[in-house]
Amino acid sequence: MNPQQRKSNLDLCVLALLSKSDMYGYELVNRISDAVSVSEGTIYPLLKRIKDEGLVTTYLKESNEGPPRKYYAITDIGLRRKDVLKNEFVAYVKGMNAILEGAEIL
Amino acid sequence: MNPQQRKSNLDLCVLALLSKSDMYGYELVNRISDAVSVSEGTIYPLLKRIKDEGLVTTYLKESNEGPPRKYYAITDIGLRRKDVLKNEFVAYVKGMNAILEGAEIL
DNA sequence: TATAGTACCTTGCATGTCAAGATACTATTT
DNA sequence: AAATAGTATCTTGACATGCAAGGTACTATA
Repeated sequence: MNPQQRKSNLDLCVLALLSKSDMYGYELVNRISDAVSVSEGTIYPLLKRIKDEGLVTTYLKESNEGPPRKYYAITDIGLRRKDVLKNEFVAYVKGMNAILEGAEIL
Repeated sequence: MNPQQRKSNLDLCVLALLSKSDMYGYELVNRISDAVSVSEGTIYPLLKRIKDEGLVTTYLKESNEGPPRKYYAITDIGLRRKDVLKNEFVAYVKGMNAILEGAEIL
């Protein structure tokens, strides 16, 4: 996996979660970091970037537990990108498996 | 996956291949890049690093098709590291799957 | 009033990866 | 004989990523 692939995986995480429902940044950080450790300093710039790319839109919503939340909603472009990234991720894992099994079986 | 994780994946590729048989650098580059694109500028420094860490040893062998080849052989420490990295990789993929499936099922 | 939790974001640092180039040997073509 | 292409090693410079840490600000609790 090149650094691009790693970045793509995080993009994929965010887009996959947003394809289920709108979420705000802090929520995305917590959801993703449960599964594949990641920090705020990574996700917030990522969110800004994919918004600039048109993969998501945003809207503000007040909260009674703290400051207003910035919700992210996935766009059609974002949905298509999600599918592409998912295919790339699957291909990457297959490639890794080929090497891991090849090392044991061959 | 953090940058460390990505690095770990390449370490895992190299160690997994070397656990099957000794190989030289150029050969490793070609074998790995068939599955998960990577370049010489990445692998050669990686090989130097894991040698410094004691995960592999090296020996030179002449070739009748070009310059001498530097072969890499995995050590016991390298074999143990390979198992650790493999477990981490499996955990990472499971985490990604949880997010991908969660996004569809929940 | 002070601490802790929620929620946003930016900055600086360390690291990883690649493209490109340098070196050098062998084989093939011109 | 000279030039090209393939094999094989390694280094350098530029760029991107991701994190830790810090900054801001709101709410609730002690």
